[in-house]
Amino acid sequence: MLNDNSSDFGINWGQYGHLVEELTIPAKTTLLHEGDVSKNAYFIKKGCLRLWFNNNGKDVTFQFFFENYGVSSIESFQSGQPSLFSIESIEPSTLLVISKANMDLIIAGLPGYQELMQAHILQRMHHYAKLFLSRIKNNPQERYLELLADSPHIVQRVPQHYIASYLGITPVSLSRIRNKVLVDKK
Amino acid sequence: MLNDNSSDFGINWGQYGHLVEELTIPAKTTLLHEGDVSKNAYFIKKGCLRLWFNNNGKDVTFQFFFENYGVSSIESFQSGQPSLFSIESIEPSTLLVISKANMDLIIAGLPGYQELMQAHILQRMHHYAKLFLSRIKNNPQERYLELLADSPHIVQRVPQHYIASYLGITPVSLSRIRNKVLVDKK
DNA sequence: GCGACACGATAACAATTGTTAAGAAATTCT
DNA sequence: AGAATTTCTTAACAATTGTTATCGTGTCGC
Repeated sequence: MLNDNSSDFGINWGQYGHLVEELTIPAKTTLLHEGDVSKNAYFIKKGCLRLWFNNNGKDVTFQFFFENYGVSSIESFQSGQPSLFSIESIEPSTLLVISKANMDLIIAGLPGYQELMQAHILQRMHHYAKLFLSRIKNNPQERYLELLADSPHIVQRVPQHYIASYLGITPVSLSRIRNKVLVDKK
Repeated sequence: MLNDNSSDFGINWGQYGHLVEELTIPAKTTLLHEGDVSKNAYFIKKGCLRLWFNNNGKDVTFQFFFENYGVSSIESFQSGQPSLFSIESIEPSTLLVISKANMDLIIAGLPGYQELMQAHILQRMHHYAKLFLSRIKNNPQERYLELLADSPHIVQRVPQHYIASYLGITPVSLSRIRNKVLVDKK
């Protein structure tokens, strides 16, 4: 639970702080299983999460989230449909949790919340578009270098096999690319 | 120019029919050059168009349009920013053309037009999401078979090298895949 | 009809990436 | 600290895809 002055979600919770729970989890904890209906939205105080889906037995990671980001299967959360992906912690993490019911209360009473959700959705769409263009325009090595340039924190904090999955290649191939990039630099 | 009873854009033009021009073009005609600002929106009465962009000298086709579809670089058309892609005819085509100025007139006066534009944008976004997931989940052969199953008309009407570009492979590779699929069937 | 051009198949070779396996290095847990 | 687990690298080989080039067919415009 949070005190009334909390502004941890990027907004002032005011009288709604008591509707938000704090949750601490170890690494590799699944917050939402693919196929289940999302009942909570999360905000990362400390740690790191990933979104992934099962593709014929293969783990495909397609987005990472770090501190001060809101994370949810927004489509499932809002529509009650089964989620198309899982949400899992990469590091031990401290999260804020809001249930659907409490979220509805907040949306009804807190000005500016609707806009925050809109922005959240647009952000997700923009991410999809970028991923698609990156796959079309760049080969795996170029995608890796782009990630390194645009999001060095991801490469530093996230285990390599998740990165490989994100880039659409195997961990072995990523290791080779990293080695090649190193050699080329010398 | 159209008579007042035209409903060629999926709506009744009513008094606005005179704002729409008809245009007939041969194959391989560029309607909008990548980098230019889009001044017109098009509707296909007969024929077939493609959207493509230049990626380091390579022609990347990412969407096809046929009869009864509206086509535009909607972002450029609405914002006045340079278009990120070109629009080009594949077959000789007959189009309806609306200028930005006339479009604004229509939007101001015709109820339901705003919604039509919204739907147009959502359609484009949905297409992007599908393309991205297809690249992640399927290899080139699977993507080809999926296209064959979902959109056989595209495979039938569009020259193979555009399809190859759309699938993210070379024409040579597509030819091999087609041959392999044929052999496997026997 | 004829020449120019576009289109598609195929071959040979190169380059990239996947697969499998083994072992080293780092991290986590007790 | 020591064991167990995870993570990363490397190697050898297979499979896929790209590159380049050639050839045959068809189609379009004049």
